Amino acid sequence: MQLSKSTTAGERDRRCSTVRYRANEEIYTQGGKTDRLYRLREGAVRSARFNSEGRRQVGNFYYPGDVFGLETEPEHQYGVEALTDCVVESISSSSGSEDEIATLAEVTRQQLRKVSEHLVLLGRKTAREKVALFLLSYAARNPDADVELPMNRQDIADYLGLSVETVSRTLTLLQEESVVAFPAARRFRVTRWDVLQRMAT
Amino acid sequence: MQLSKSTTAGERDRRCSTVRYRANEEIYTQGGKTDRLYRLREGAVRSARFNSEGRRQVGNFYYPGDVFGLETEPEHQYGVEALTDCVVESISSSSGSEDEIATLAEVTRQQLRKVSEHLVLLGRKTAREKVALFLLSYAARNPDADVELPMNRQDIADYLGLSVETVSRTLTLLQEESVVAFPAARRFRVTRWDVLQRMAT
DNA sequence: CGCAGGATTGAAGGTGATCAAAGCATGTGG
DNA sequence: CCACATGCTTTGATCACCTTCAATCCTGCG
Repeated sequence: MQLSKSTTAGERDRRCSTVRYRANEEIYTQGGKTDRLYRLREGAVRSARFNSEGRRQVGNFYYPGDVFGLETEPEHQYGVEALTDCVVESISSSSGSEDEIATLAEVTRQQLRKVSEHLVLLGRKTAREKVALFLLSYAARNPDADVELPMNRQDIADYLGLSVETVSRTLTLLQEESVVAFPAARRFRVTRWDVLQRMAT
Repeated sequence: MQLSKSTTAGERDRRCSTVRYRANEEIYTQGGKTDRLYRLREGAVRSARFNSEGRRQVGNFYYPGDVFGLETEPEHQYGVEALTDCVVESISSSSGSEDEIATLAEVTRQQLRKVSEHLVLLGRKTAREKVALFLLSYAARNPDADVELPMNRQDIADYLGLSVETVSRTLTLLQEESVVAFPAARRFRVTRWDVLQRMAT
C-alpha cells in the first residue's frame, strides 16, 4: 500500500490523495462504501457508530502512522471524524498490486489487534479497571512527560461503554489516590505506574 | 491453506493432521505458541482467556467449517477447548505457499469480522440486548427448527460479560414474554423474531 | 471580560453482581 | 429399577456500582 504517493488536496476520486481536515470534520460516514484506505499523517481521529437508538459506540482512536478505513463489510459500520486538525492520505483500496495486497494483510492484522485489545477493555467489569487500562495504554506512548488527550470525556466514555459521569468520577478518584495527575482536563501524567498496572491487571 | 490433506491422529508435529477431541478436552492452551491453524470439522469449540484475577472471558464460539487459532501475538491470548466431541484439522501456519498466504488473509478477515461482532455485543448496555442479540445470531443458523446450544450458561455469561444468574434470569423473562421457548435448557426456538430483533436493535 | 461547551459534582434510582439455596437432569452403583 | 451423587440451572434476597437527571463549575476562546 503506497500511501506515500501524495498528491494535492481535492483529488479524492483519484488513486491516491492527501487531504487536511479540521477538528470535528467528518472524514467518512457510517454507511458509506468501504472502497478506500486511509493513513493518518498528523493529528488524531476517532471511529464511531450509532445504533438505532442513537447511542454512540466509539470503535477506535487512531494516531499518526495508523491506517484506518478497513472493514469487513462493504459498507462502513463506523464513521470516522477528526479529533484534531489532521492530515490524511488515502488510496482506493481496489487498486491492488501484489505488493499492496501483502500490506493489506498486514493492515488487517493491525486492525484485528486493535479490535482485540478493545475487546479486552470492554470485557472488564468495573469502571476503574476500564479507565485504568485506557490511561495505561494511552500513556504507554509517552512514559515520561505529560500526555495530551485528543479526545474528550464523552469519547472516552463511549469507547469504554460507560457514562461520561462515571469516567469523570473515576478520574477524580484516581487523582485523589495520587495514581495519576491531571494538570488540565486534557493533560495527564501517570504518577504510580505500579498501582495503575495492578488495577488494569 | 490446505487443511483437507488429513493424516491420521497422533501426528500433531507434522505439517497437517486430523485429531479428535472429547468434550471439555483442551485443544491448545492460553500462553502457547501460535504456530498452527485449526479448522473445525465436527462439533463446537470455545476460546477463552483468564485474566490474572481468575475471571474468564470467552472470546468466541466456533462451529464446523470455522478456522481458529489465528492470533496477532506470538503467544495465544486465548486457549481453546472442545464444547462437544469434535474433529479438528490443523496445519503448521508457518508452512506458507503463496496460495496459503492468500487464504491466511481471508482467515484474518473472518476473524476480524467475528471479533468486531463480539465488540458490538459487549458494547450493548443492557443484559436483555446482549442476550437477545446472542440468541438471534445463534438461531440465525437454523431459522426453522429448534436449535441445540453446545455451550452452557456459564459460557454464554462469560461471552456476554454477564453473570450466570443474569443470563438465566433474562432467558426466563424472554420465555415468559413468549419471545423464545426452551423445551430444554440447551434447546430453544425463537417464537417472535420481530420482538427479538427489536430488542437486539 | 463574558460566553459556551465541556467537565465535575450531587442525589436518587435501577440494574446487574453476589451470596445462598433449591430445583432438575444425568449418570452410577447398589 | 431405584437411590443417590454430581453438576448445571434456576430462583431468591441483598447490595454495590453505575446510570440518570440536574446543577454547578471550569476553561478556553472570541
